[in-house]
This record gives sequence, C-alpha cells and structure tokens, in this order.
Amino acid sequence: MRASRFLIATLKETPSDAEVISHQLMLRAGMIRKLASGLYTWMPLGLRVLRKVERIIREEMDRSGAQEVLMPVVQPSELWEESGRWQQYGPELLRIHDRHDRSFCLGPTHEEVITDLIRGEINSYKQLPANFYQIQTKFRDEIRPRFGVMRAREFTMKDAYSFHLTQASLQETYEVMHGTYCAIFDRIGLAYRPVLADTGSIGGAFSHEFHVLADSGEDDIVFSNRSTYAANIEKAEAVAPSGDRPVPSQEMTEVATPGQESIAQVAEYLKVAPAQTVKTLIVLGEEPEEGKAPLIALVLRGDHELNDIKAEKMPGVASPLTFAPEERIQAELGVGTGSLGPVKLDLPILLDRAAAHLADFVCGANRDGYHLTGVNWERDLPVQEVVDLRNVVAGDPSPDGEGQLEIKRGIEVGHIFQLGTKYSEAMNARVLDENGKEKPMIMGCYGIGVSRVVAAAIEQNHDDQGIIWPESIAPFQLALVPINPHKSPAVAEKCEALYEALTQMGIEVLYMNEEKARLGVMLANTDLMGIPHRIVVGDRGLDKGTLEYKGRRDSEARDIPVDEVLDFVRAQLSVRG
RNA sequence: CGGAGUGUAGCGCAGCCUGGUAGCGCGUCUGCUUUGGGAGCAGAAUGUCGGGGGUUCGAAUCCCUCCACUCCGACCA
Repeated sequence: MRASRFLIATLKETPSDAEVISHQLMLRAGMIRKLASGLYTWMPLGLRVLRKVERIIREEMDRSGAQEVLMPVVQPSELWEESGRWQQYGPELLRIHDRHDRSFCLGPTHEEVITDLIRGEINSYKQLPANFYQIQTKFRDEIRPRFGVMRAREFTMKDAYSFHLTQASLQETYEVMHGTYCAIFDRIGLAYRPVLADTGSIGGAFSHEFHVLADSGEDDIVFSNRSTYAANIEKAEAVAPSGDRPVPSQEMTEVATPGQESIAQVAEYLKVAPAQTVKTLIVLGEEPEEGKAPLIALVLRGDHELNDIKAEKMPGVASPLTFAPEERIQAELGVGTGSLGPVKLDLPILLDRAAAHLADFVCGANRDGYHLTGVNWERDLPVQEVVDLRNVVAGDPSPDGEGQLEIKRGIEVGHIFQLGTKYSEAMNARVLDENGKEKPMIMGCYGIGVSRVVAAAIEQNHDDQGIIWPESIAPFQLALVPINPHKSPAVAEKCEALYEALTQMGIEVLYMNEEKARLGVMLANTDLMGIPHRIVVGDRGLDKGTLEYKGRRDSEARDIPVDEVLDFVRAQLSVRG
C-alpha cells in the first residue's frame, strides 16, 4: 500500500476524552473515530487489524468443525417474548418499532434467533451435534460506554451456538471450544488466561471466561501460584480457615467509640487490626407476595470485601443484591450503620467463613457511638449459618488445595457457556432421539469480543512511541521509508523496486512514498501505528551499499547489505511470525 | 439513574469571575529556505462561542431551559 493512497490520520496530541492507553492510541494512530457515545467508525488502518483478528477466529472456528452463518441485527420481539427475555432484559436491550408499529430490538446476542432457526431445520438426533457461528455487530445500550471500543455500545462479536442430544456431547464440544479459543489467542499472540466464571444473566451451569492480562482490565482474576486453578473473583471460592477457632480469652465489653463509624476508624481508635473486627451489612431479602422485603444481615471480617454475586445467590437474599436504605435500618433496628453488630440483632444472619473463625473480635454494639470488644461466637451470640460471602484476597489458599491465590486484572475477551435447555425448552426446540422420543436440544454458547480483542492487544503491547502490534494482527507487516526521494533518484528507484519485490513476496508493505515528507514525521507515524518491521532507505546507506532495518521492539537499527535485504526480511518475518 | 464536570476553528486549550473588535498552540493551504527522528521564516483560510429563550444599548461572558459529551458509582455476554 502506498501511503499516498492510504488515509494516515495520526494525531500528535491525545484527545482529551480518552482515558485508557488503547483508546488513546487507537485515536492517535487513526484507527477509529467516535461518532457518538459508544459508537465508533473503523478507519482503514483500524479495519485492517479488525479483519485480521476476524480471519484468525474464522479459520480456527472452521477448523473446529463449526459452520458460519449470518443472522440479522434487528430481531422481532416475539422471539424474545417466547424466551422470556423481552421482560427479563433491562434497558440494555434497545427496543425499536417499525412503520407498522411492530416491536423489534437490536440484537445484543443471538440465542433466540439461532434457536428459532435450528428448531425449524434440525429434527433428528442424527443431525447432532452441530455448532453454528457468526461474526456480527451487536448492540447493547450500555449504561456507561467507556474506554473506546473496549466497552462500546455497538461492537463486533463472534458468537457460536452448539446443539446436542446429550450432556456428554455438549461437554465434548465445550472442550473443543476451550481448545479453539486457546488456539485463537495463542495465534494472535496475547498473554491470556482461561478462568472459571459466573454464568451471569445468560444462565447455564458451567462457564469459562478468557481474559487478556492487563492492568487496565475491569475484572479481577484470581489464580493459584502452584496449580492451574484460575477463576474470576466473582466465582473464586474463599475456603474456610483451617484449624479450630481460637478459644475466647476476653470478656465481652461495651466501649464508647464516639464518631467512629467505619472499620478503619474503629480499628484505629481501639488499636486493633481491621482483621480482628467484624462488619455487618444489612441487605434486602426476597420480597414476600406483598409488602416489604425482609432484612437480612451479612457479617464479614472487617478487612474483607463483600462479593455481591455470592451474596445474591444465597437463598432468601434479593437478587440483584440491594442494600437496605439507611432510614429503614435506623427505624427498625434503632441504630445507624456505623454501630451495627450481630450481637442481639433480631435478623437472620449469614456469617462469612472467615468472620466465623474469629475469637475476641470487635463489632458494633447496636447502640450509636458504641462498639463491643472481646466478642465470641457461641458464647456471646449464636452462630446461625456460615457461608462464603467474601471476595478472596491475595494470599488466600487456593480452593483446589494447591498453593496460594494471586490476583491480577484482566480484560474479558471470550466467554464460553453450557446453556443446557434454557432456550430449547422455552422455545420448543426438540429433536427425536433413537427411540423416537422428543427431547429438547442441549445447547452451548461461545463468544469472543472481536473489537475488544483489538483494544486488549494494544493494552498489552505498546510503548512511549505508540502501538507495537503482534505480527499476527498488524495492519501492515513492514514500513518502507525513503529519505528525500525527490532529491535522490537512487533512493526513489531503490524504494520502488523494493516495494514491488516485497509485495511480490506477499508481504504487506506500507510504502511511505509521499513527496517531501520529513523523515522524523514518517518514523513517528510508523512507530505510532505499530508496524512491526521497518526499512529506511537513504543516500548515505546506498553509498555504502546498505539499508537500515529496525524491528518495532528493537532498540537499535542495523545496516543490511542491499542485495541481502529480501532474504533478511523473509527471515525476520518467518522467525517472528 | 445518583454525584461531579465539560461544551469556543479539524485537534488540544485560553477568554467567562468583573458584559464592549473571537484568541493561542498544533494541524491545514501558499511561497521561500531546510530535510538522517514530530523543521524555520513570511503569508493565508477556517468559528451559527452546543441549541432555544431571557436580561441588557450591547452577551462566549449574567439568568432560565433543553441537548450532547466526559469522569466516579450502580449495570454488563
């Protein structure tokens, strides 16, 4: 590609509304432009990268035996009413009406459409298993789009849906998909981890997320330093402390703690470690038929953090998890949130495992401005139910018993689910089995955020000069930079010849052939755009019979004899590609 | 939706408090000089100051209202 015919839309300054590095660099390199909140145009440079990611995904999906389809973005409401999600899905589902006032939505995902399709096309167990995928635009009306294409409203996703007669068959395809995803992210060249995940609103039994490791990630992922255990923090089990609870050694005493409300304040005031205190959170229970939701107390160690997902899955606890309003606590319990405690608290109490293991702990006295010290379970108050409520922290034992947990930030780029029969039952997608009996198909679903992968790759691969593309998804493999070709016929001729030769070799070259372009500008641009290989051709070198080569990650350029350059480039590309 | 903020040239920003000729840097265009890592000089073009309403002799500036965007929180395959 000649730069003179290619839109190079680089920016020197960082647009002010870009927070994360990938968003900044995608704007600065001229890959994307914003149309409106959460809506982006892919410019020529960006689209080349997106297409490369798509190609790798497509090749690996095809290799796995999946078949490609393409379903509509606009979907009729009837299907969503059939699955029950027209009501379930919140405002994230963008609902629209056509000229006849019929209801449609922009597809945030395609379970309904594929299930509708397959129930009409597949009737026999002999046609199973089958796996269908598409690479499509999705629309989710995110509450808060941010980070550019990382969390956009409109984005490109690869989604696949598999259909099975038996759970064993689903398990088999699930494992194939797990392997396919690993192959995809390996080929792209990202540092990633498959982790155990919560299944979220899509439902289903079993699920893994694929995370690209990056400090800017929005998820905490947890893994063992000694085994292969890895999980989203939402899912990671906090195991009970080992050994017996220490025996009580103090008397329960009420102490005044004027103005001390937070755990940090109370711990500091009483000179105890936050880990020796207990915090009491009041949440709403599931509502009875009519009337007010009951209150439920959650008790955790002071230094621990509540895991919302775990809490809302507890029987009796309202989902989504909702904290009780301050006024209700004040009115019904007669105390503010700063002095709440489990002693003589007339509510059902769910007690976290770690908090249950404490002896001689500090908690609120249920009297404003007072706390209790030297409190002990069983002796001073009954233990009702001990459960896992907290987020794990670094250093916790791994749930598989091997090693300790570490926590890193991750960007979720893929998610695989075992859906079971949720959609096939709701939508009546059945096949006849060997005995002529109708059975609902068992389903799996498998997503990759294609556009998010592009951003994640940048988060993981950049430096002060700009993007550093992995070879596999670089928009161009090599930049060819002439110095003053308008003054030096030798330079101009050599570059033209090289451009022809390299292109003949099947190498994607960006030839910076713009007249009178300054060297510094061209180099800054090719660095910013992240092109992995660069050749600079100038008079000085040609006089010595050399060209200058530099890999994007190299600190120094090196001189290559002119007549060896094609072999040299071939070798560089095959070594690194 | 709650909290906080921003909207002035393609991009980054100043001007607003204290009303009176619309500004700076980068980019763009022209010419000359330069050219081995984001050039220099000279000149030029570019604005419904987010929209609407109001106050005023006069509004980018003050008031009301609507809109868009950003950040923090809740949400999320």
